[in-house]
Amino acid sequence: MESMASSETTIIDEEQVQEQNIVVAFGNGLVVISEDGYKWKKYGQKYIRSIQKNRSYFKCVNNNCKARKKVEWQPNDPNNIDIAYKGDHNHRALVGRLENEEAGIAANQYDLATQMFGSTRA
DNA sequence: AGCCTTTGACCAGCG
DNA sequence: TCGCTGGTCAAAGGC
Repeated sequence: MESMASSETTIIDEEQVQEQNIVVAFGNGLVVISEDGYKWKKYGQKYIRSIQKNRSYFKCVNNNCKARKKVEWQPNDPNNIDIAYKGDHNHRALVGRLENEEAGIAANQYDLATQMFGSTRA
């Protein structure tokens, strides 16, 4: 474990990134999930004791692309999510996915949210 | 039938 | 030198 702020590590807040936020109903509240148009593959999830948060690890599906994405949220407050992007994409985003399937994404995100927050395991 | 998520275990760095 | 924590991988299962 090291300091999260490394010279090569770029931690960007959700609001600072040009992305499309989709708000979906989740449980009793609302969840804002950032949809950047890229396709991510989840490769791990862990509970970080130092910050008492769950962290999901996502990786860009492209072989050339080493971009990574980390999503953190407190087990007690799934509504508040922190997203950290690390690295850059070597290719263009899947734009078609944003404009044509926006509604579909919202539905998907809702499902994803259910899965993400539903399977919180230490 | 294929894609994607899940989960446990392994590895590495630091104190 | 050992233990702890964080990060990553791979196999299996689910949708």
